[in-house]
Amino acid sequence: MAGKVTIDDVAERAGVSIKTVSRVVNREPNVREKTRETVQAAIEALKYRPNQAARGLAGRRSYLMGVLYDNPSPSYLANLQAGVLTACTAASYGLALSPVSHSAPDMVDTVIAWLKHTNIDGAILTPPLSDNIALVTAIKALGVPCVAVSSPGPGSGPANVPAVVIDEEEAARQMTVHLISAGHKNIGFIKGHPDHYASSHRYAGFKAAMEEAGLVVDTALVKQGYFDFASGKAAGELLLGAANRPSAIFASNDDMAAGVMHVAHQLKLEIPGDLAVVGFDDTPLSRQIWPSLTTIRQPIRLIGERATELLLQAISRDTAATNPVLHQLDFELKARGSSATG
Amino acid sequence: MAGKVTIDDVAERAGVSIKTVSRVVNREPNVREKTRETVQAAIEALKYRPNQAARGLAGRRSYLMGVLYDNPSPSYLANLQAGVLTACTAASYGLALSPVSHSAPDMVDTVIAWLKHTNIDGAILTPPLSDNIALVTAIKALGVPCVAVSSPGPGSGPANVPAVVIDEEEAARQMTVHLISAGHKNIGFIKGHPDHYASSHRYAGFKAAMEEAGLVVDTALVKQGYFDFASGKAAGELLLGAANRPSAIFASNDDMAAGVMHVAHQLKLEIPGDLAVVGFDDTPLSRQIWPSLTTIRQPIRLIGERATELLLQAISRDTAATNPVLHQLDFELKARGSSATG
DNA sequence: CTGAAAGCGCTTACAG
DNA sequence: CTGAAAGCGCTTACAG
Repeated sequence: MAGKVTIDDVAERAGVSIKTVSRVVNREPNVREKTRETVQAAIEALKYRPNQAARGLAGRRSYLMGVLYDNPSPSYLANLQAGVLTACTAASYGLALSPVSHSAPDMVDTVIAWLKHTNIDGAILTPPLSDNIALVTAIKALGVPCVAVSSPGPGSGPANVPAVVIDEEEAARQMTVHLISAGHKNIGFIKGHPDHYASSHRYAGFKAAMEEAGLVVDTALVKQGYFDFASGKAAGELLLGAANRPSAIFASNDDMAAGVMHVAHQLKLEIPGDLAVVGFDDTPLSRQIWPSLTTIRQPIRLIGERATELLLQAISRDTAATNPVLHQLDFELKARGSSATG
Repeated sequence: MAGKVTIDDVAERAGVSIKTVSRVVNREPNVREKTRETVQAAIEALKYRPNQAARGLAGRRSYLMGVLYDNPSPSYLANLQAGVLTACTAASYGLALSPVSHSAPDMVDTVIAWLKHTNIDGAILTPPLSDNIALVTAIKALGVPCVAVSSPGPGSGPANVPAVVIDEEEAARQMTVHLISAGHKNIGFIKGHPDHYASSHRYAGFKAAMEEAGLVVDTALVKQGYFDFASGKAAGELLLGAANRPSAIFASNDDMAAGVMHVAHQLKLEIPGDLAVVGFDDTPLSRQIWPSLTTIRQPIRLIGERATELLLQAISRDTAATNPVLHQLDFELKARGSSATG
């Protein structure tokens, strides 16, 4: 049933050895241009597709890219995955998914065992796994190339890996400026999960904008959240029940912003009239909630694609140690109803 | 770096041939209990894990389960995938994802080519792909076992495959009864995408409940939607702008219900006071929107797990033709604020 | 109930 | 620039 065209068929038709076909398929050097064309023609005529199992067995690798994640939002996962899949498919690579419980006591061992057993060629780490020094260090020690899709923490220890990200701090700064420009001075802030470096970057951006505008950050209006709806709601209750009620709240992601809006609705506060709310991530929710939420769009899909391409390069160069470069992509501030001015 | 323990190591330690180890690993019959135990002990002591590439090459299969989808909601995909992954991992199977554009002219050929090339052992079809007769027929002709995760259409043609589902019609019936019990008589309905069989089942359930209650279905209050936010919004505008404005609207999924709520908010209609709104799917959105949305919860994750197990059984029995049985799982009506009575 | 042989379709390491 | 040989780690098909 399955495609039965093998490398031998191609070799025979092209009048060369299978080794030459292999060279052409793998884009190896040292093949005469004329020969390459003949082989390529045979491949196309026969619709040859190399058998991944045979490649993997002989080549001692899996032709698999691994994506490690810990309970991300569904849309984050779906978008990232779509980008990774695009790049993998283009390179005849497969995708292996690995849900990881970040807080499990033997998490690092479990991941390493999985990496060994599946023989993954490269790993993409999502937050907060990418922010876990012990994990990243162990993966690097294993010799598996990896890329983070989140902003790195301070310093540059052994856990530094290349990262594909947006400038989280700058994005948060611009969002805060957006609120300040609309006349808000008393702005509440809900921090993200402390295990994510992104949380501190976003908070830093908020503080920077406030200071630039000569406004004081009232720490009573800064609450700790955990990137989920419930924590946003809890923080919203604290902020909106306070004596010094803010006129705007910047939640570090959309789910928490939705929690704040929930509370505001319960308190019969008009959004944005009585309270402006902004988030971060541009999840589908942000467009469907009422009023629609002002937020920051990250090109998650593109991030997944780029991260995969970096890994593919590292693999082909056989450079287990990819350079810990920061690849920054553009973000976009989406101004919507929840912070409308006028 | 990677695990280097091979079947030969296990055979040597257990004092048997590699064939016997193979039998134990694959749970084949004809192994003395005592022998099986010895081998099992050696496997555990050595932490042996069979090499998938070698298995696949020698066995002429991929040990891969395929999931085909066409732009589903992120949470649907994430949940289904989580369930499939659970079952796959337990069986030492991998998961291969295939995004398919349902409306592409050469869609069937593309899917078949992918199935051949990847040598997928079994396929899980999500709607609306599972509702596409040409596609299902072609996959069956290829000899690849497949399972649908959506309710089948009427009749039982050649395109019938086993399905793991909830009783969509009954769920919609109960939801309608829920509205009727709250005193609603003038109920609007927004149909789902016509390419999904689920749409007609949900509509049928709505009509059945209305008839049982002796209420007439005003076809002017039945609008065509496409399962997305925008179409829900458009339908909402039509329904709420009509002379005979309904007091409740049943949208065939949550995204469309969110669209209706958006319109209601714009028109300053109170929910549920002026208008009750209910949806279907229990997406994260339904819990985070204001007011929270009454909806039907489908156990998507469990559906994915069951579907995979069915496929695994079909594969091990070497029964390409799984029986077209309907496996029904329980749904749950989640009554929330958007239809609160009192 | 158990095993020896052949081979799956490639890549590696080497030779020329 | 090209190829012949060996072997990756399993399963198949067969023999006993």
